[in-house]
Amino acid sequence: MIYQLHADVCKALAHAIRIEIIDMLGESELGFREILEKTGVAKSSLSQHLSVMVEKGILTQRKEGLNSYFKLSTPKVSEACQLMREVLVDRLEKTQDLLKTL
Amino acid sequence: MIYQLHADVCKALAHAIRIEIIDMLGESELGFREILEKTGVAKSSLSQHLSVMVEKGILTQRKEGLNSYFKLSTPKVSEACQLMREVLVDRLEKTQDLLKTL
DNA sequence: TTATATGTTCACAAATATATGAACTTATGT
DNA sequence: ACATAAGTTCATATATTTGTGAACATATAA
Repeated sequence: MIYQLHADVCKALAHAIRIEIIDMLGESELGFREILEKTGVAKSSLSQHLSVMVEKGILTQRKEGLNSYFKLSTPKVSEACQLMREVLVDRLEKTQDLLKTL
Repeated sequence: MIYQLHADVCKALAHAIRIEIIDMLGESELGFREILEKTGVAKSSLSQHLSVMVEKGILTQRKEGLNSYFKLSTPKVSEACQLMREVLVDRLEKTQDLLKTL
């Protein structure tokens, strides 16, 4: 079912660490080691997060010798993330405004 | 932390029924009853799904007498969903292409 | 060959999210 | 006041996701 597949893509974004990774990838490709250091999570945990995103088509993976490199599969991923961030900011601003009226 | 809040917005989209609801809302506002009939889920379940989306700023809710009406809080929600759908379609097309080469 | 470094996979415990039905609140009609 | 209809909330059973460390596979170096 299309809604389930669509939701699965959303799920692949729905974790703080994965959002952080998408943010740090931006335009560039990064190696596993570099992402590992920047995020500070356990390597097995990172490997699992990355593999979820690869499976769902968020990232593409390239292996070179012992090393793995990751990048966004398309700039649409960044764009979608940016829009969701704006939805968040709009909401935070609204509650901020509400507080001011008190 | 911003990544957690951002992820929470994504989580609010990360369910097949909620994607379906966002799709059916589009431009228009719909009543609880109408969404209930179109989705066919249990009313308590629907109420909970809707409230998650309202809490995270995806939807806005308007109450009128006994009835509740919902709409997207901003067109950005649709746009983000559309982008994620495109990420999905791109991936499906790629596996499709891969199959053709066999 | 042996050792080492890099990621991945696995098993499993803990944390979260989801579905369900009953109870509840509130507005409206009689 | 009483009954009814519309949603919401609650408790809880189930399912899914996540984090952890150990085991594993593989490429490179000594």
